[in-house]
Amino acid sequence: MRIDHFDMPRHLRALPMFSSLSELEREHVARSCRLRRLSRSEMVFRAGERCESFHFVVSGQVKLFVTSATGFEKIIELIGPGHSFAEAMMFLQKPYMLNAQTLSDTLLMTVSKQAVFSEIERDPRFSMHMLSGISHWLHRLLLDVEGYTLHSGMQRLIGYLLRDVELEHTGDFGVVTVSLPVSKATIASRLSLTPEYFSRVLHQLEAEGLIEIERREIHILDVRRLASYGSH
Amino acid sequence: MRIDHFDMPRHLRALPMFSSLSELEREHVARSCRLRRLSRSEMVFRAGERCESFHFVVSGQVKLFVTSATGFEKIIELIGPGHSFAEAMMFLQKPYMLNAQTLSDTLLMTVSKQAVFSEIERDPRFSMHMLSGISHWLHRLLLDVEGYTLHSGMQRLIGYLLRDVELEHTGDFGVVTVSLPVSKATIASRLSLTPEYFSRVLHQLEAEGLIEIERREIHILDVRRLASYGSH
DNA sequence: ATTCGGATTTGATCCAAGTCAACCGCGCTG
DNA sequence: CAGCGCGGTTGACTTGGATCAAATCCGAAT
Repeated sequence: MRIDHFDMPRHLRALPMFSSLSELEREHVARSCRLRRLSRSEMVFRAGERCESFHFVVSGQVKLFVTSATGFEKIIELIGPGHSFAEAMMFLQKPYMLNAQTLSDTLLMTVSKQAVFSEIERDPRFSMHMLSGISHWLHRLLLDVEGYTLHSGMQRLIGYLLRDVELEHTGDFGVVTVSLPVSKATIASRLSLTPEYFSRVLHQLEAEGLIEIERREIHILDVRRLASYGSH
Repeated sequence: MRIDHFDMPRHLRALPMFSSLSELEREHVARSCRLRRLSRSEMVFRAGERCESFHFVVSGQVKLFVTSATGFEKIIELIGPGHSFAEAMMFLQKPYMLNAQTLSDTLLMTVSKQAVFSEIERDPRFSMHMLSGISHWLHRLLLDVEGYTLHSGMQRLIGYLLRDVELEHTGDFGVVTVSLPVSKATIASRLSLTPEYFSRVLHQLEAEGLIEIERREIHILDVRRLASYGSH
């Protein structure tokens, strides 16, 4: 446990948000942080609870999701190692409006609202990082809205497969492999598709010779052709 | 023109973002502001352009929208008097990813990125207001994603009609009137419905005796019943 | 008033995606 | 090694909402 505490400043440095701070300042912030070991399927927070901190995934996976009145669950975002979430919630004077739950055993760092606010008070560069971080969230959400309203299910799936693939790599003919970090049903919810439809669309791409499906590894056989396939 | 410049600090005070500043500070910020008179259908900015400022509607209406490859237009948000937009764009080191266009003659105040950044440098309270403002945008966008994925077109329309209606007012049996600030087709796009389907759904509500349609005035005959109608 | 053009409504038809239900395949465990 | 049980696939059918095509309506300009 002591060694965990010792490691916190190092983990903090991995976040752009805290990157501009000095070692000493990070040591200070680290004192307001808590490291949590969560096992699979534990709730990090629930909609309706008061927000007193934001979080940062050291290892593992967390899903952010909302539920409808009828119990249907929609995943807003999947958070993997090195990424933080719920920063914006600290600045809304409202309770959480979504749920966060681990998808696997997860090491989570929790930074208190208190520490963030006092860092804002003291360091404009920190404010800028925070503004930039939240703006990136806004950007992602805007892309999602665009996807849901302008693109078909097929296009959203292709977009997901290609999200990390640099178009530069298209030159070489090497097969790019994407490994899904979570179950297909989970990805489907993230993309707002039913698991059934997700499966159908994925296999349609395989039938077209664009990808190969091997458990959770998706081999993209022709990046360029896949990218253009969505636009008819 | 001179009188316009004189009024700028007064307009600035109307924004929560600048409310904590002193008169003198507002005078200073006002010097980095520009007042623009735009006529109907003028572009404020286009996707792809560099972002050098954010904007604030004094009077008129502005639509934020994205367009698909096939030219289809989806309205992300409608901005009315007293509201600002594109704050978050200043903190992304990316060009605009959406378009802004006036829907009527509009008086627009433009605040330079420069002024915002130097105010952040000097005043943590300003940073907090900025963070809060952007977080509210995030919140709104999250509600939209929720709407698009969890609610039907009917539910989204009802949600729109009731967005400003306090549930408290439900006690009295007075008719609440909502006046649409723009054309029905525009609202339809905002809600991600076709104009045709929007019309059908609206008239279905009228047939159920829940509302009355009179041009752009929608009279809500029974707020409570309308609110519950969406949930079957 | 009369005409024009945009905004809205209505009708008929189509389709992407959801629903319901059965089935498969595999890793795990008793 | 039989039997779960979960994740994934497949088939058959349904449906919310889109599309295409005509009417209307209605304010503004002649």
